[in-house]
Amino acid sequence: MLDLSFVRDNLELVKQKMRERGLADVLGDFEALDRERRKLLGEVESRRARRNKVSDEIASLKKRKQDASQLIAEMKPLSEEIQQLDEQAKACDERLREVLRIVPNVPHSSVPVGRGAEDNQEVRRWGEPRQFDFEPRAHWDLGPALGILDFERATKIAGARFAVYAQVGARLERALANFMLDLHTREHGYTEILPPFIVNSASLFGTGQLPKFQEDLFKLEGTDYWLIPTAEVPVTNLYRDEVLEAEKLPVKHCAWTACFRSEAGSYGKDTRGIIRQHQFQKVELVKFTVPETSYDELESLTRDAETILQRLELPYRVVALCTADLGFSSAKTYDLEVWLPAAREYKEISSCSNFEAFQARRANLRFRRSKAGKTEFLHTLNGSGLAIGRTWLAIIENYQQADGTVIVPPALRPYLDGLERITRQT
RNA sequence: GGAGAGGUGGCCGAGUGGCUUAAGGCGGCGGUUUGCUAAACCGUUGUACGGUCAAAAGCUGUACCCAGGGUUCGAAUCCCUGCCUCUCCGCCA
Repeated sequence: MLDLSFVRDNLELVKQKMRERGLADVLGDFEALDRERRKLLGEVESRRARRNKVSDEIASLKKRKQDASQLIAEMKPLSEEIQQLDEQAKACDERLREVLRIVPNVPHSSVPVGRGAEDNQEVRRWGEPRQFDFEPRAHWDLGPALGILDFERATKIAGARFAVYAQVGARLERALANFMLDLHTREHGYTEILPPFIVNSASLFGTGQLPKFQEDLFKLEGTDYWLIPTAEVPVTNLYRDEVLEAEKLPVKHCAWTACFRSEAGSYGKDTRGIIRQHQFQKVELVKFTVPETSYDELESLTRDAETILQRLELPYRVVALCTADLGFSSAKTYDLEVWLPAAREYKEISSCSNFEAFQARRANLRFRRSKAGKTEFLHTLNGSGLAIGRTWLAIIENYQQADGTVIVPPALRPYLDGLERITRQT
């Protein structure tokens, strides 16, 4: 959420930035609502001031056992007026807040201006896509052939966009989670969190999924509980309504969770394989920082995520999302895209974002520079480190051999009892 | 699921309709005393949204005692609804 007075004082800038996102009208009648709200506030507050004053007079008259009935009679219509004006002011305030709740973050000045995904800018590449002397197969062929991935039974027990991992396939998923968590906790200084996979709507509002993106989520019927679409939600909300001490920042957490997404509106997209599932696992990196370091922290968070791909020796590139492709809450985002040889393309495997104070304002995440100082909103960042299902399939595809077996990347072997090659499971 | 007890400032905790602009304490900040530290003593204390101002400071107004309604000239206080926490019982990995 943007700051009300920031929007008021920088209206043209905000409008321009929204146009760059491709959202010309998102501010609606902000100006008129803001003016109206301030007018009503003034009217209701001056009447309240009068009521408070006269109430004191009534009290002192009564204390002296004098008659206050005339003043009380005078106050009755004033109270009704206050109630009416207050209702108008509240309605106006609510409409203004509704506008603010659906206005996305202002893109950082370094974000490339663009009209769609084609305007995203490649920042760097790492690794050379392997040259195959045979036609590389997609994971949805290799996985079932190896007996480590089963779509048919997943469809039976749940439905489309689910998968069953079997035997060494299941173990590979678990190994990847441990490998990622160990790396980030031991070498990158993140402390591990295992949060609830179910959250309330206040948490989803805090990170920006609600109220606008309800249809992307699974809700538990008859409750205020939702399945998390990413660990970003519970972990960012850990310190909601708290004041952190500046010297403790940055706070860096990593968390492994399952993630659940309804994928409404993506029918027909990535329908084969495990690229786009209703349930997947992810290790998430989350940072809480002071405002002046958040862009440095975005660079290092992105590099922390890249390290996973480098250790697994998977070729990838880093892409800076343009204004049109930027997520709702984000001020700047780098996507990591891993090379998929069967499709011959780079595919998103991580998204690293700086939200500046956008989520902090929604979730009331504050810090204090000194014990006597004022509280300020901190900055939040997060990134996948990495999406485990997509890492799994990237390994299967990039390390496949002509005979259909898969070499295990050396960095992962300690997590699989030294296993060097995935062969057909029986 | 059943029974009960609660929710007050950064924290603890008083407060049964108007001398409460929320007592008192802790903590924080400033000061006095002190060779230093500690102690003692004195003062001070939150958030949000408005107004004033070129702006800041300052001044000023309103709101905030879990949330939302209601009663009343006036609500932390009385009434209703909801949420949350704790204790005990039941069920349960």
